[in-house]
This record gives sequence, C-alpha cells and structure tokens, in this order.
Amino acid sequence: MLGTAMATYRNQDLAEAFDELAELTILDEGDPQSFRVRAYENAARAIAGADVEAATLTLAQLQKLEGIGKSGATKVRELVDTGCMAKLEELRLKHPLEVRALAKLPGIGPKTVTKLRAEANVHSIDDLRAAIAAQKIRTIKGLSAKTEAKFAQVIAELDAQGVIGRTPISVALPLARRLVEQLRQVPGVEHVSYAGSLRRFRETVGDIDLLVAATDPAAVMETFVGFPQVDRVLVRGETKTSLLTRRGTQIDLRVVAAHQIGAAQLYFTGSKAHNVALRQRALSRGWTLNEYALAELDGGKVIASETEEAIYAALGLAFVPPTLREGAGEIEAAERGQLPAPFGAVNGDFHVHTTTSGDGQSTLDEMVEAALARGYRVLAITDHAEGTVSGAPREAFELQHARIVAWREKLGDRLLLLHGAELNIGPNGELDYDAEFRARFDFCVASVHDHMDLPREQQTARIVRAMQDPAVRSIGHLSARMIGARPGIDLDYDAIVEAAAQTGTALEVNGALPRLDLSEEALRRAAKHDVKLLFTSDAHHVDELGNVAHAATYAARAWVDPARVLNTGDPARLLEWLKSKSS
DNA sequence: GTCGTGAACGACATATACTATGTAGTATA
Repeated sequence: MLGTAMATYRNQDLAEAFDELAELTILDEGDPQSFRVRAYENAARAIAGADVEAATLTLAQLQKLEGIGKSGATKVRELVDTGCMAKLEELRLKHPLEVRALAKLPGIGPKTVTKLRAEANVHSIDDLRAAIAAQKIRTIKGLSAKTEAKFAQVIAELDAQGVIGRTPISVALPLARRLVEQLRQVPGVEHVSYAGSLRRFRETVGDIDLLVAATDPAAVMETFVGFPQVDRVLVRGETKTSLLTRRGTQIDLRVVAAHQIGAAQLYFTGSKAHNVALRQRALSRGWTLNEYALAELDGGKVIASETEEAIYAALGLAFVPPTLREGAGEIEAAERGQLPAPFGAVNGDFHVHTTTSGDGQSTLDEMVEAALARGYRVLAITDHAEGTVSGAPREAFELQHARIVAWREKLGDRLLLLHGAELNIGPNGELDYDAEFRARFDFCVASVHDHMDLPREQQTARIVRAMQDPAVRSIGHLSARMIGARPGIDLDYDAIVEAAAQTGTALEVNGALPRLDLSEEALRRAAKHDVKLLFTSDAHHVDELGNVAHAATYAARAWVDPARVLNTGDPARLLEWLKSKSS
C-alpha cells in the first residue's frame, strides 16, 4: 500500500485540497462569496466532518454526503485515483505561492491583487516593496499615495514582527502532527517526532524539523518525498531530506539510529543558545555533546544518547521543557532546581461557543458532554453577543438560559455550568445589551473584534472601561492579533495589567493557534502585577476544546507561575474566585 | 457548485462598518 498515492489521502488531506481550491478560486474570481467558493468550502467541511474515509467511497456514495455533488465527487475520485486534481493544478499555476502571500497581507484582498498584477506587474511581496519604493502604486486607478503609504506600513509592521516568509504555528503544528502520523505508518520506523522551534512552541516557524529513527532510512525517504503535501524536493540524501510543501513551508526530515534519538531531539529542538550552553557545560566536565551523543572527549565513550532526560541528568540538570529552551536562564534554573513548576490539569474552560453563535458548530449538549469527558469542574458557555456579526439576540440567550438550567439539574455537583457571553468591546469601551441584561449572566468575557487602528490611549481606555463593568469577569484575546496575519492592537500593557489586578478581572490566554493571546510579552508584564489568568479554548467545535493545552504550553514559554492561573490544578481557588467579583 | 423540484432551472446570498475614494474593497466572530 505504501508508496502509492492511493493509501495516503485521509479526510483531512481531501478537505485541505478543497480549502485550497476555495482560496485559489477567491483569487481567480475576485469574490470571496461566490457560490463556487462557498461550494468548495462546504465540500471541505463535509469531508472533514464525515465519519467514513472519503477516499474509499464511490462517486455515488460521495454524492450522498451533504454538500458534495457531482463535480465535488469527481474531484475527490480524481485526486485519490491519480494523485492530482486538474482544476487545482491549473489554479496553482495561475496563482503561485508568492501571489497568495500578497493576498494574505491585511488590507489587500483579491480585487487589489488582480489590480496590482495587471497594472503594476506586482506578483509578490517583494514586487510590492519595489513598486512602493518607485511610487508606482499611486498611479494605479482607484489607489493613491495614501494607499501606497498604508501598504508600506503594513509591510513594515510584519517585517518588524519577522513573520514574512515564516509559517504561523496554526499551520505548522497541524501539518507536523499529520506528517508524524504518516511517517509512523512506514515499515521499520521506530520513532517519529517533530523538533525545532515548533516543539519550543514559537508563534511562527522558519521550517518544520522532523526526526525519525528507522532501520531502513532509504524507505523512509522514498515515502516522504511521495507525500501528497509535497510541492518539490530541495535536498535529498540518505539521512537528510528537505522539501517544500504546497503551502510553501519547508520540511527537513532527518533519520538517525534509535539509540541516538535523544541527542538528536536535543540538538534539533535547540535553541541555538540553549545548545551552546549545554555544550559548554559538557566540555567543562570533560565531555562533548553533539547531535549523536553526550560522550567522553577522550576515547569517545558514550555517556548518554538515547533520551533527552538521560542527557540532562548526566549534565546535572533537571529536565528542561522544550518551551523554556531559549537560552534565557533556564540552564541555571535547572541546575538549582528552580524551573517553573508545571501547570496542573486544566479543570475548566471559560471561552466556549455553541450553535447559538452564528459561527458555532457544536451544540450546548455536545459541549457539556465533552467537558464532562475531559473531567472539567467548571464550564462557561460564552456565545457571541449582539455586537459581533455572529452574535445572538437576547431571545436566543434567554432560550439558552432555560436549557442550561435544565442541564444543571442533571449535573448536580459534577460540573458547574455557567451561563455566559462573549461581549464585544466597542471603540469607547461600550458593551452589548444593557447593564441589567448583562447582570443576568454568570460569566462574561469581553473582547475586542473591531476598530483595530485606534491610538494606544483609546485602545487602552476602552479595555480598562470594559473591565470596570460588574458583569465582566475576564478579557478575551487581549490584543486581537492573528499570528502572521494581523498585528495586535496598540496597548499600554502596564496600565491594562494594573487595571486587571485592581478590578479582579482575569486575563484570558486564548489557546486558539492563530491567536495565542495574551502574547508572551503581555504574559511577562502580567507577572509583575497580581493578575489572574485563565487558559481558554475559544472552541467553536468540541474538537477545539483541546486548545486549552496550547494555551498552557504557550504560557510556559513566558515562565508563568502556576499560582497565577485560575483554572489548573486544585479547583478550590477557581471556585472561590468565581464568587469574588469586587463590585 | 449544490440542492430541490420536477427533470432544467432557479435559489442560494452572514451584515455592517470602516476606509479610501467618489463606488468599491476589505475585515470581522
């Protein structure tokens, strides 16, 4: 089976193909809402949510899936049977990756891309830089010097964040997990993992490093280069292969012997600064550390190589979690046994949407069942309030309240089910509904969804004002950034954190991968005040409840003290805080 | 491109605000 294209198309791969088709069709037709685009998106959703492997279905069976018609079914079969979809290939040629990167810049949509390509010969971000420098943008009909300046600013901001040309973790992590799963299927493979900055949980990654221990490296490489995600192979050797995916992410695969995997993981996880420090430490003990082993300088006798734990232990260090390996004092802390304590298990979620939100995909019942299955003690249902596009009117919340009350009878003490809402924070700190209606909720998270360009003072003031509302218990995705796509709003973090501490408002660490918000910077600032944190999923589907783990992993990068986090470990602290709003 | 009704064709269409331009494009959960 392996080595043939047929065995390798899982529902996720097929759904991705239709999502890509939708993305390319938006560019092609210049309309994000065309019926064709929506049909592709529906098809992607239908396949992703199917409870059978779509690749095993016939044309007729495929068409029985809601949202898949004749054309979609034919495209699925074509891709599964031939390893390629003509329509997709055609659009990829027409709209190369560089063009798609252009379309992802904030403020630039499909229409502008078309105009830039046709009238200024701009086909990439670099072309755009040159056109701006040459003042060519202002000569295009419908654009002006003002637009030109806006484009320049957008590029400058993304450059400052260093995200252009890097892959956001929201793309890299699911891709890496999928590749790991695929490589596990290869005969003779004993170990597969991802390393690099992705394992350290950085927001964006330059490439994805995969590590394999296998008896037959050649077979691994052979299978690897035939994966459906592959666009082209950059380097191919016996132990190292690099390739580029169709989304433009570079993947490096390295094959090592099973007994060397610990040293390899350590080396390829980095960071460089961490590795340098470890190697110096090894030298001071008369040893040498490389990607194969920790060994004696004289004679080369191996001290440790099979696990990272053994290598750290041999060096007299506590195990350093990958998230802390940045060369920022972690070695010294590990030596003294003063690494931050790990977070306890997450015991509740405080940012969860259901189908009451226009964009929610799981029902209240499904969310409650899933929370029970996860062993939660508390669950706050927080659907969008009227201030956002997907928001629900009062009546919908009243209806939901009745259903939540009914659930409470069944739940008893097992789960504290809170009726909440995600309130929108207006440009001046206004909140949805009125104070009387808001007071009926058990838990409100308030967050910013628009007016991203206000000056710092006003952004800060709107959030501080929201925190002063008696109904507001936490602030959601504080900066409203989208990693790699949109910078966060401009905020005076010290003022925010101080106000949060004063009002007893928790700050959410939103674990949705495109957000990871609080940012590391905000988390570090929060540590200076007595501010409480909540790890949340922002789940719109039961499958996304696991985002809380991302929040925890990410927060670990900022050396967050577990005592600051309300919803991990012993629930007593959490339950007490819930009763405590100061006003 | 899909669906449903009736066997070929029409319905489907977040809504709203903002920005830059002077009507269109983009962003938002």
